[in-house]
Amino acid sequence: MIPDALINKFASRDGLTDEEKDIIAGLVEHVRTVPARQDIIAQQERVSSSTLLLDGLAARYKILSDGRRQITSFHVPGDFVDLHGFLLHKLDHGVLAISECQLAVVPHEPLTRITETQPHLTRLLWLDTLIDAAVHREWLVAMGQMDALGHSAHLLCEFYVRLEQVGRARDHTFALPITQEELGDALGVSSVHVNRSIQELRALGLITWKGKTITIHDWDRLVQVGEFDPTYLHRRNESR
Amino acid sequence: MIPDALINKFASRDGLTDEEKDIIAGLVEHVRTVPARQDIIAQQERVSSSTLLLDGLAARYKILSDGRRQITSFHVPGDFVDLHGFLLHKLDHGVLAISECQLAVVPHEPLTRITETQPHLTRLLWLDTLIDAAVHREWLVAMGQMDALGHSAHLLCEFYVRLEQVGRARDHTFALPITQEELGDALGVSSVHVNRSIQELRALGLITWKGKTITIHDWDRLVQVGEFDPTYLHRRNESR
DNA sequence: CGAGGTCTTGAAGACGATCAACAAACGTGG
DNA sequence: CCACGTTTGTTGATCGTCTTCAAGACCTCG
Repeated sequence: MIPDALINKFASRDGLTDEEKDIIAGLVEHVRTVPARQDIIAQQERVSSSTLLLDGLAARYKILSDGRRQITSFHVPGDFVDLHGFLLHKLDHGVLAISECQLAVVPHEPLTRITETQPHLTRLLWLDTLIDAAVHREWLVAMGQMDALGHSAHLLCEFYVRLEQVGRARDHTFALPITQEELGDALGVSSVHVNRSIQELRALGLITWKGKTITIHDWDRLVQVGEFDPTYLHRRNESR
Repeated sequence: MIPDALINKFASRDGLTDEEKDIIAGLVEHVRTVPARQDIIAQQERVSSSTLLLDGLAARYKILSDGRRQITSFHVPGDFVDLHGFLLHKLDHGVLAISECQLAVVPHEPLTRITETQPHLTRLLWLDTLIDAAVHREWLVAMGQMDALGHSAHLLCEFYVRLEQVGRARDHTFALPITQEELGDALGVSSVHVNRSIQELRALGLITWKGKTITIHDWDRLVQVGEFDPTYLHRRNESR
């Protein structure tokens, strides 16, 4: 099981030697499948391996005492859903399979070995978690300063760019197997209000969303409504 | 100039050898002072050194096209305000001195050298950025699911724990040289509404806030109002 | 084809924004 | 050390976005 999406993503941020590619491919201990709507990792769980998403859509979430849920990030193929667990040891959140997920299990021992012997690869793994944090910051901005319409537009732009980066989107069309309820938990608004925002995006002629398929009809205006600037995804290829 | 707060913070998360402490102390190239309300790093700036806060209060922020500002994190002495710049190269935000700040400049070359020769220290630096991201996630939860009262309470709890960790708070009292305007930009609400939330915390007898000094009178209830669980700050000492 | 989940719509109400005016605190220069 | 101007904090009133509750339509999958 070769984690292509991850290798390509890393290679797009910096060069990767064949040896490094082999090392990454060799990290995968085994593959497991988690059905939709089921926990990949439970909240507060101690972890001794990290999880690479090979296929499907996953989300990190946190539940408050009154049952309210906040989704703090989404993950697409090629993303580690819990690489931070390598050093934190205990996650401060749960991880959920939004659709059925194929997951590669990467034990922490070989990751430690990489930090001992592969400084460049270490920096690329570190970088991956830094981009994760950059996405969190962008969500904070959207959550704090934008209304539901803009925030929705922003999230759709982000989904498109990230999915396109790993070959899961093209021609401004992609599959997003998510409910409006889940979207609301990510945007911090009720599902009813998500519904109204999506309708408005439709009415403005910016998107169609039928079943699990989204098509963006007017990328420029969607970017404008969502004030989307992809700089925070740090896609530039640079020596790291 | 020995960056005590950083060394102590790292040591509290895992053991540090004397050699490692020396290496950290040796990272500081020079110290600079930035007056209150001035940029430490401008938005979109390319960076070739990272900045360690020795004294003062700093914040990361992002400005939207219409001038609205979102503060995405606060930094207390012992925090790197932009360690992520080491691998990202270009920050996706600006950094502001809230009060006058003493800053240690840490060039990126010695950091690269650490990643080549000091795997354990590398992991501790990485860990620092991971905790940063954990704080972002917690803010997302507070922003998305709590009202202004709870969110304010949460932030005050976080400030207390983080300041206490570096010896800048004790007996439930600490200095917070910040305006309600700035607080509003962090909480994602207007300064008027921050004012009303603070007043309510006062009326509930949970805090006093006079000038720049905050005293928490009822820690347990403040924790409850803010649903504050410090797990996300990962203060446990563990082998990393 | 039926059942449960998801989407959609309407109506009432809460939380927070905005605008505006004034009070208090701060700092700067005289 | 005081006077004065500016920034910050406080309060009230009105308005808008989003929530909640509820009911019905649609759709997907066994």
